[in-house]
Amino acid sequence: MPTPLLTRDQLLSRLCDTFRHYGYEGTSMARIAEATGLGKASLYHYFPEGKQQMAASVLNWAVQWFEDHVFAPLKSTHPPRQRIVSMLDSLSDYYALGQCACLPALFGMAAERDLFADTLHDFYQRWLDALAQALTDSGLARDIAQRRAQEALERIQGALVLARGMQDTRLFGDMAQGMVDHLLAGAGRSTLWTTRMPSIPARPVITRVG
Amino acid sequence: MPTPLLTRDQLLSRLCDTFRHYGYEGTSMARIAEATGLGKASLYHYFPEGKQQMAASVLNWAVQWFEDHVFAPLKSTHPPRQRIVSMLDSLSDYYALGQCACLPALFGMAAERDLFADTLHDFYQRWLDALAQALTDSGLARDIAQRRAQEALERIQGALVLARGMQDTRLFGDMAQGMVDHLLAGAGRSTLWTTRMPSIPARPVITRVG
DNA sequence: GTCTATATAGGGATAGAC
DNA sequence: GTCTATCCCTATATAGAC
Repeated sequence: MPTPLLTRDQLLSRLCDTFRHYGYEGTSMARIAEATGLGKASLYHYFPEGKQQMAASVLNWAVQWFEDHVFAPLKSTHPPRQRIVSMLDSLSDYYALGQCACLPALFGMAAERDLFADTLHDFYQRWLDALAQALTDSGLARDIAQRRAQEALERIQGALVLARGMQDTRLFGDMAQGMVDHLLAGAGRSTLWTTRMPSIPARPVITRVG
Repeated sequence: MPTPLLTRDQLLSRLCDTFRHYGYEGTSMARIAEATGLGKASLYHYFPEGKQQMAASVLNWAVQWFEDHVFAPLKSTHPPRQRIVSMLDSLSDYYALGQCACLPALFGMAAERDLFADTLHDFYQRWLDALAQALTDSGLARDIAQRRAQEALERIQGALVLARGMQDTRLFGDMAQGMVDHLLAGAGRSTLWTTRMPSIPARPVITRVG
């Protein structure tokens, strides 16, 4: 029994890169074999159910990454501003400042998107909930927090679409730039977070900062 | 010579539906044949260069639709508020309130996206320019107008991504709901628009035929 | 302008040796 | 666990009759 050429994490990482570059339908077994350096038959050893299973595994792997690097920080007990900065830092890494696609967004647009529907729904919902949590903890009213969380996700996903369409890498950074202040506008001063509870409601302001 | 079964517009319309549903890679000649009721050979009569030419034609056709129903209203001499409402109405139609994908966004994510790069860049740039024009005409400073136009496009495209991912048709409408007031916040009262001329004349635009 | 039939390549997936 | 060789199907595209 020859020794494995790749660890499971290495394998998933290369699979992820390939799917993010070519999309679900655009990723062929030949491209995966090339990207991993494995023969097709070896890939079926790891994923007996083939391409669908590879995509599902890669999506779960990516979702777990978000859970660890985006959602968990948002739900931590650090000051809300710091949590949101942490989210944006992680996103800048994951998307390489807009150069790389969002795997969930890509799979949500695929012809075979039904395969991923449940996973994607939960993914976005957990993201929204985690961000809204950070915002309510900052002192914003719950409905304001939810609306702003929704807007933020829209702008993040939209910036990725536009960055691709316009082939402009500055676009994602520009979006992230003003995001923190916009999200926290009107909230209690976040530097006081660690010294008081988030019970103080903020003025319900809908200001969107340019 | 048998009579054509479809006009060119009917053909393009059905091609467009198919590409928007399955994406570029997910759309096969078999699916197109089924959607149009034509045999594959007939399709090659209209598009000798095959699937790539069909996609390019459909994209140009869609871009022209935006030119007529979105960009032109934004650049008209009506009051700015009315122009933006007109844009959002047209978008709600085109995206069926979020149920249908944006063809340019879809093609921008495709594995073969290089085929469409120039067209897509121009498309988004003209959209941004047209919206920023309406906003400067409302009395907003040019840099504010450009930033808000950018944000609006991000939210529109992002709402489409999220609507798909969460399978929630309310999402697009909610986004469009507060868009007008948000875009025009702090602008001169738009009801005065018809009594004065725009301070900056619209620039000539390179139109692309469908 | 449409069709049936077909050519050729590439898709996903498998068998079986090592 | 990896490989080579191969299976079958679908993909795009074409030929030629009507």
